[in-house]
Amino acid sequence: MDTQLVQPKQTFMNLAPEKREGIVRAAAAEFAAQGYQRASLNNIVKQLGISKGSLYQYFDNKEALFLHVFDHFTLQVKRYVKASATGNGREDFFDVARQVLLAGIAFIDSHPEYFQVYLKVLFERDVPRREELVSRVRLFSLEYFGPLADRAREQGVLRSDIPSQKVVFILDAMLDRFLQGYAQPHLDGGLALAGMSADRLHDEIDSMVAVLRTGLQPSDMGE
Amino acid sequence: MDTQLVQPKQTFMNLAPEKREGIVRAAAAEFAAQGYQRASLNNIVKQLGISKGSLYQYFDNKEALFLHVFDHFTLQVKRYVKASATGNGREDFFDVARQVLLAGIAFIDSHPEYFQVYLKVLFERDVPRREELVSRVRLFSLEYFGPLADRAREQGVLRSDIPSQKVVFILDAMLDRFLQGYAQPHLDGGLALAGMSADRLHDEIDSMVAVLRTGLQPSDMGE
DNA sequence: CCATAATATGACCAGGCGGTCACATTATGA
DNA sequence: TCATAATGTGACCGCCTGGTCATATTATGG
Repeated sequence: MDTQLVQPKQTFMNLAPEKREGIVRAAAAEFAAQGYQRASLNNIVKQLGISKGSLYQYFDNKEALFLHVFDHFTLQVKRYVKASATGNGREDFFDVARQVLLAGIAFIDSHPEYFQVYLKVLFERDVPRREELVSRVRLFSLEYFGPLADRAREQGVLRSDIPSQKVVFILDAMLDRFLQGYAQPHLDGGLALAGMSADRLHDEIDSMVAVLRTGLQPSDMGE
Repeated sequence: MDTQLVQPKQTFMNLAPEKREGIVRAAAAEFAAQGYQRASLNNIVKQLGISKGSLYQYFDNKEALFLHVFDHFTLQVKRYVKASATGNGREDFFDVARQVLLAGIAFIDSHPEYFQVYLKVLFERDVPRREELVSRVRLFSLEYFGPLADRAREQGVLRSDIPSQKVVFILDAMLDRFLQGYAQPHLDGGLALAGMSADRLHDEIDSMVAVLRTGLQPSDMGE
């Protein structure tokens, strides 16, 4: 989740920032809608009103363009999650989970196409460097929650009969599924997350986190 | 989840059952590997050693072939889940969840390519009649667990402060994610479900269900 | 045995793809 | 101003796709 996956050509970097943004945005929209293999460079250039030759002056090939889009995605995710952390390192474990969930919602709201790209990468074969892309995101989650869970367990706020690895799995599964349900209505299990008001959404999140807390907290702790 | 999505041509029904099976299997493998749009009929006929013209004597077009494959998928899923139900309707809610999870594992073990097709349908746009296909499977889950949760709630084995809809969402999310992690190792959150022995896998399932139970059960019930 | 129906075949079609390149246009700076 | 470098352009290429169809092969039954 650190270094860039690919370097655009110098020509691209010389472009006006708005134009760069427009290109990344249009490419992201196409990859989000079609997935990697079906995405059409012809569509992208048509949408942008530039020629195909120009696109190839900016990026070596389809793969480089795609990886650049993914780079933007990971950068934005990092930004959102970091912004959600209140930072003093002493927060309640489940409060952090709640914060991350809210950050995820905010991210999807402002960059729905990036989240779609991510979902496509998860379930499509033959995406270039797919394993690497997926691990960048998954590892981020594991490395983020893992130490938090370890510490929480040591401090006795997590049941000792469940390994922290499993705690992280459950947390990760729930968060990921909630976000997927938010982004793809047919995965929301009838909760109708998609069109929900912010207040109702926060209620849903709170009660979801409450269930996790009850299930994962030692039984001698009050709710 | 009841009627067939599509009727193959009579010519296909006249074929020897082994040959029919071979065709469905090869098609499922290709759709699983490539998704609907990228799947190549040329590949399928090459794999089968038959001519493309023949395939078009069996099915009207690519869509009809795909829908027939999906029909087989839903049929098999139904079969597995039904076989897992012990049937007397008086089982513990969470035991049923455990049974369904085990049925899912068994299904993936014997038909990994069908599960991949399902995952592809979930995350691909432009799959023919996609909404309908997805709802067939999702509705099956909701309609299966919904009444069970309602009854369990009435009987006081589920917390009354959580609507059964949310219980079903959580259950569904956990089961689905567990099976996805089993089928796609990068979703297993580091649990390494894929290569796991049956015994260890059952332990994982038991402790997963135990967490759900603790989280969703009324607090005045013992563990 | 042979006429007829059923089935199998693969060359072929139009269309879309990623990628190339000779050329047109614009920017640069002496 | 003008030579040169940088950038923009879209017709074109080879390849693959889903789908067609005239023809070859096989099965059927009188």
